[in-house]
Amino acid sequence: MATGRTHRPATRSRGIPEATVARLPLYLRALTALSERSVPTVSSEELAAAAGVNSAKLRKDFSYLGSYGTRGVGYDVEYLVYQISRELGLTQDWPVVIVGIGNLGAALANYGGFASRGFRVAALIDADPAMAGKPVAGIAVQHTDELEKIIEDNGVHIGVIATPAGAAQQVSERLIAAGVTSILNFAPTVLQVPDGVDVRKVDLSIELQILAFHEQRKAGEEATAEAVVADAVAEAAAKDVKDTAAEQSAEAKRTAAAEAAVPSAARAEATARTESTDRKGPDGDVPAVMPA
Amino acid sequence: MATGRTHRPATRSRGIPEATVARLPLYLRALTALSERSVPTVSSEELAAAAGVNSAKLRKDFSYLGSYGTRGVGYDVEYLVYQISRELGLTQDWPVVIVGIGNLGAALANYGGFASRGFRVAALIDADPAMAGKPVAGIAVQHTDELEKIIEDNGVHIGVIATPAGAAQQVSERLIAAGVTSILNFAPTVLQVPDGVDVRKVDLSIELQILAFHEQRKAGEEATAEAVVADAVAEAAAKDVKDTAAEQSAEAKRTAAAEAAVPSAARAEATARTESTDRKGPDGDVPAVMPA
DNA sequence: CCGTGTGAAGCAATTCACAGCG
DNA sequence: CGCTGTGAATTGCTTCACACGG
Repeated sequence: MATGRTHRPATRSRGIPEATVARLPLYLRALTALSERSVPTVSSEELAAAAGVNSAKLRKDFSYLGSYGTRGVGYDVEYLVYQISRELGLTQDWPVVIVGIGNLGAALANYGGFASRGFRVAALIDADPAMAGKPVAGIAVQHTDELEKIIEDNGVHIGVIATPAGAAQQVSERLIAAGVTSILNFAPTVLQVPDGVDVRKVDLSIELQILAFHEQRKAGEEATAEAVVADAVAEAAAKDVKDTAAEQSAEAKRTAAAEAAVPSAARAEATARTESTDRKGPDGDVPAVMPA
Repeated sequence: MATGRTHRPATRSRGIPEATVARLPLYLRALTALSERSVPTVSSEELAAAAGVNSAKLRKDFSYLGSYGTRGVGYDVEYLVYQISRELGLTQDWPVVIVGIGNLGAALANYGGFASRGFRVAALIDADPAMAGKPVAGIAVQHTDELEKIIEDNGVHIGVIATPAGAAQQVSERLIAAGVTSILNFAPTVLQVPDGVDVRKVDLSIELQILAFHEQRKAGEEATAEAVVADAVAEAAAKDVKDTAAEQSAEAKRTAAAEAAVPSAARAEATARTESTDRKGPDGDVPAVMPA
């Protein structure tokens, strides 16, 4: 999942839990699909199945919004669509800017899911002068120099950052200074922002890493004796390295660990892996995009 | 954040909390940056700041992996990089396939962050015959017909779905049947998968909707009297509609709510919004991509 | 009688605060 | 003395189970 940042601690009485807020768009999507099929009502059970959650959770979530269902019947689809849209603030128009029009930025600009939810791409911004004026998704790309003016003229409060990691912090500062208070960050960096500014981040490689973790577990369950042994050796070697940490240079240590950890046949591959991890370019994992 | 699906309930003793797993890649990124700057050690305080979390949480997280720090000193950067990489399973090579080579799929194929973390794009797959053979990010796109063969020949366990929503479920079934057990889903649909298969989803428009929710709250705080009144009216109108729900058609109801909700000046805009929400195309929010 | 709405119980994650070790 | 590692306290989320109302 993309990850988020906690907001203020539920300002007052009508505080909807963050976890619930994160699921509302899911319900909305399921409801919209039902609405298109002209389904008049749904039970919590049905809707929950469509949204991929369990029904108790769904009912609890809706209870924070109010009593919008009918006992013995279920929920009125159209009515719920309206209520959730309103709660999410989708009954108004949100102009957004996308900064960094590389592969990813362009994909985002072309993404139909924004427009259909009340998000209007007000401008595309890139630091590359060669990009300026080029149309992407039917909108002419503008140069970073115009950033402040664009934000202010369009009353933009939400910005999307799809620049390389190195540019992201600076871009966020300019966005915020110009009036943006919510940022969706695709650059693989932690943004430092003042209080009152919300940042949500989406990091593609983080999601894959989490999957790899679970995948590894699965593999471990049907582990061959060999693999188990290899792992035990690695563990032991690792401990060893740690124990002597004080006397060795960091570099030597890591190498020693990698070498000791992987016996015979597996060695070549594991070593290669370790090296390529090290070789990663500076701030290298950029989702795409423009030269800062 | 992108959202995930819970896994099995911590199979045995060494169960690392899911929340911790989700942060490990973050720590790894911060540590890699330090490593590149040849920083030998970090304190939990420093590393936490770099990763954007608080230090108590970080220490607790690391405590699940083992005692890898040195009291009074901090953590050895290289050593921790190695331990976390190993825990995440990044010391091995993970071939992945990307299905759906539209704007988003192409952006993912070009994304440098995968390769640098041990993920190797083994194949790009698209249903459009016209795409077959075309090189994207230096790899020739293959046709969906080849899907099973590709998965099996390359021993792929992780698949990325970047198709339109309508194609996603079917693609996931084929991937799973061929041996994939972890899926990163960019299509705006809930995938139905058997036990033992992990799905993580990234939905761009969901992230924006969550931001919009908070953004709306911020606006509400500096609310003008007018806005507050308008909202109260909307609330009352909504209740009213609900009360008479039984006698009205769903469609009439929603319209009534929208009309009653928004007095005078604000009306035009709000009505427009409601309409456009309704007008959304069927399965319309596709991140990009190939015709199924 | 069926499905919502919700207190209460159960879990999981976060934060606190400090003992213990280098 | 400083910083890690961790029990204990706390907060927040999920799940259970059933009373209540249409």
